[in-house]
Amino acid sequence: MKRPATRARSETAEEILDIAQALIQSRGYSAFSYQDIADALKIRKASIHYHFASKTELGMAVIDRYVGNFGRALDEIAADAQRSSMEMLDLYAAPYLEVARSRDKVCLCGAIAGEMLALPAELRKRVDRFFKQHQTWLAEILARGVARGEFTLADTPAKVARMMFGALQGALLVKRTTGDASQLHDVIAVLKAQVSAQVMAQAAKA
Amino acid sequence: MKRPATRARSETAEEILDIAQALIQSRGYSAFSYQDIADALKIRKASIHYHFASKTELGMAVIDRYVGNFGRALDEIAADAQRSSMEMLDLYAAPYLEVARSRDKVCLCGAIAGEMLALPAELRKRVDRFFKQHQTWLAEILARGVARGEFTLADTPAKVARMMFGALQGALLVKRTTGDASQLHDVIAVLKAQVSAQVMAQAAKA
DNA sequence: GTCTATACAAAGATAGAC
DNA sequence: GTCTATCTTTGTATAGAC
Repeated sequence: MKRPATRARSETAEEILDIAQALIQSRGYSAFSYQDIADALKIRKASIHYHFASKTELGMAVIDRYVGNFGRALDEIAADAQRSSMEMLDLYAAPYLEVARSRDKVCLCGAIAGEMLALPAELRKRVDRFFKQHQTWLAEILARGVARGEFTLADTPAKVARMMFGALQGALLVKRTTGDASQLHDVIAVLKAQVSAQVMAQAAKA
Repeated sequence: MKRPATRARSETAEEILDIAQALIQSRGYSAFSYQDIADALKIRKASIHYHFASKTELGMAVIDRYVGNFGRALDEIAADAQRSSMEMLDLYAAPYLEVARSRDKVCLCGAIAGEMLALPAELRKRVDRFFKQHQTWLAEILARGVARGEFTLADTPAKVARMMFGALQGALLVKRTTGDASQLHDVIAVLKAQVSAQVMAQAAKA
């Protein structure tokens, strides 16, 4: 599946999206305001309304861009048939490690999911799409790994994918509060070990 | 460890805590207001300030009660040495399933963790304590299971505990957005299968 | 303990000048 | 495209009557 890049936007609009995304990822959707963006960009609140008429509209644009970028990245990872399935999992986990590096961010969709009920329904649909997209992708990679003899799973690929995705999202959440970056590394290590055919065969013998 | 129950509070104060907790779990901390509570309780905003002078104070009281209740529950589960370690895990997972039943709640601390940066520092400390408490408890149960020959782990008990806790928190987050209750059931099933000595031994042979 | 009344700040949003 | 000015609503919080 080839997805088109979102159409060009003015530079200011793009900067607004950048700041809004960073704010949502670190403070949450309800807690960020046009004023925060105005301060960061050194313009007035009213100017932001020129680019994005309402906060909901801005929120949707942020998610759409985020989901689109991720979708393309996932396509790219899976495209190279030469790669081992474990390498694909590593590439998938990389952005989580990257987010975790910046002290207090979580996944954009994880942040929004946390206050879903207080939010416009349009946002919910987009986050839902993101979650399903990732879980489906992971299930496909896991199934591929099993078929190639790389992985041994304790349950169906779909269920293990659900567990893995939740574990990564949850790890970001916990990591932010405790401030301990090893949370992410540990979780990824365990997830990898648990699907690795070799490790499990050895563990079973012990 | 025996923990004392929190000291008695007026009935109204207790109702305020109930409503505040439900609101935080479903809408998030930033998005709930004294007005919401006043409406639900059919009193005026000002009356709530009599019981809890500030929103921060109310928030702390909600968390303290929540963490205290969980702490006592964990102690109780681990206290009965007759129980298998797998039973203990089942008992641990039960409240997550319960939360997931009510449509749109997540763990109170998960909800607060999602908007941590926008919140007073006192709240952060309490959520941090909650996360560490749970991960420590899980690690102890896992170690017990290994010692008794019930469990086979792919990594150290501490690391597997981190993964499990994150997976449960993340599952609640995802479940709320997708509205699909099987998310929780699937994740718990996989987590159990992955530590079960029997299942893994069989998987390794396949 | 609960009420009315009010203060004060911040939010999202719009109108219209430049 | 950005500004000033303004509107409206909502938020947390306090004072003081009952």
